[in-house]
Amino acid sequence: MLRLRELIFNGRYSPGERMAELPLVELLGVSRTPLRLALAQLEHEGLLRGLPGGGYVVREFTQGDVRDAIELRGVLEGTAARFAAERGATARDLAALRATNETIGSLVHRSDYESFERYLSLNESFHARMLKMARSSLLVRSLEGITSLPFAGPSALVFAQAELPASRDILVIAHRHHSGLIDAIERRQGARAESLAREHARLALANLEIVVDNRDVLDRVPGAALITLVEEAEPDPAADPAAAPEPDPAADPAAAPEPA
Amino acid sequence: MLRLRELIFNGRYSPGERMAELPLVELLGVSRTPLRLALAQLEHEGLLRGLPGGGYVVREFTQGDVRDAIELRGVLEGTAARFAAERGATARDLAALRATNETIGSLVHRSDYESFERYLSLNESFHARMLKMARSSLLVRSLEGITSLPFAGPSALVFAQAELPASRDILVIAHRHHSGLIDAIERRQGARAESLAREHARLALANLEIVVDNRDVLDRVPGAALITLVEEAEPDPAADPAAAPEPDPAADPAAAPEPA
DNA sequence: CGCCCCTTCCTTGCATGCAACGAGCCCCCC
DNA sequence: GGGGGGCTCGTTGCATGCAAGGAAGGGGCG
Repeated sequence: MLRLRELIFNGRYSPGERMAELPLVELLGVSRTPLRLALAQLEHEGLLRGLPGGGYVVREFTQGDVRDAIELRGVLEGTAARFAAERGATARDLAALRATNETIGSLVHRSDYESFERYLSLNESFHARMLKMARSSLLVRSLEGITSLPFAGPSALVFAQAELPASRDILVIAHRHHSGLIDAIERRQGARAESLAREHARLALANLEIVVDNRDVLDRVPGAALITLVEEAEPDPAADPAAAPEPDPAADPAAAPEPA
Repeated sequence: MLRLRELIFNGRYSPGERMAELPLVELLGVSRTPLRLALAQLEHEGLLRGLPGGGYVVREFTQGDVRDAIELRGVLEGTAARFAAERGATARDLAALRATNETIGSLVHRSDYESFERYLSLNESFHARMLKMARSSLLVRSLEGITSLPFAGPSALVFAQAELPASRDILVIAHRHHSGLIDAIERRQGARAESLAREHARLALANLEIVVDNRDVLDRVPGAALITLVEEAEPDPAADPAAAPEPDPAADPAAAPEPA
């Protein structure tokens, strides 16, 4: 299961490639029954796509998908921040967030690798605690559905900075975002907390740009092999024939006469 | 698979009850292998919860969970509306939305059952088309993760009105929300579209109140058996000992010394 | 020479048998 | 009489055998 995910993340299988069972059986050393279970789970996570006739292929993600995933993470983390603000935070949680962020602040100007690893860990725990403070198990599930994608986690693209210290400013901005989030949650300013968290997630967009412009760095991002750099043809919304086919004519109100 | 979900929705199994495999095998007439697959899928959908030692139990939802699901649906549908506004809508899509909503408007004051069924269908297709207009497959997936819960769909609680015509005003308000959404999307007013969609989803909160106050109606809501009416004890955030246990001491910044 | 049909192999999905883990209970010992 | 240890049964997870569906290739017919 874990090994199978690693296999896909590392680009061992190319997008669109069929994931046949028998080769995986002899590659992973497990039987077909647990393998099928793992494949179904990875399909649910969105890494695989089920074929109509059975079987799975590795799903392909466009650069637009990555941007959407980042925006959606911002939306959901924004909701978490808003919930935390609206529902009230414990003094202990606020203190923990502050302590984490203070340590983060002491790390953003260091450039050794160990400090950066610590930064990643602390950043993860900051976001995890804020999510807990929302006190919504459904929100946790929703966010997991996004962050399970390899490039959508709160720290997935951050380590572009590790390779390119010139853009360390982003870490400074992220640190300030954290401070604003703590303040907004404490003052129960839900709207502010929400928009701050959204903007915070959008920092990953900057990292994405950095990463795609440096192919050597991109190759170190987990799951980068699943992303097609060539953007899919953005259809012109004004004259898009692909949007025309109506799969469900019965639901098309234009074809539905007024009820008797 | 479908039959298994029906079994849970209809309250054939109570929340917390263990879903043993062998009884289900002789009840559904299928073997254990596809049954296990179905159980895993239902766990992913959130209807079942996996036990640490193996096996599954029916998940229990509190009234707060239902409210969270409604709010989250509003958040995600709000994002869909915003995306549709920001990314531009085709004239065809806008016309389809208008046609659907016009028909809806002609139905809200009728009280026969057939009109209500038509209303439900049109409402679903309105929301479905708006979601398509967001042009984000990841958003579709996220929203599916919420609406797969039996009580969280856009029309799940609406039909409380079918039983209680006194509160048909909600349908009038929903119709106006739809009109505002179309207008906002056409004018590319993303923020307005988003907040309108959120408020639109919150109409379900009113339906929820109606439903819980009328137990006989509640029993007709799909999946109602999974909802515990007694609200879980809302812990006082200011003095909550349950939030204290730190599951991951290594990630606790308060215990982490400053890095060397 | 091209197209269609048939056959064959490959792949997936299902059913069943087996082993290992854990819970519950009974018996024995203290 | 109480507690602990061991035994037994029930349950889950895994491996393998079998059947059905589909795709591809080859052969035959038009």
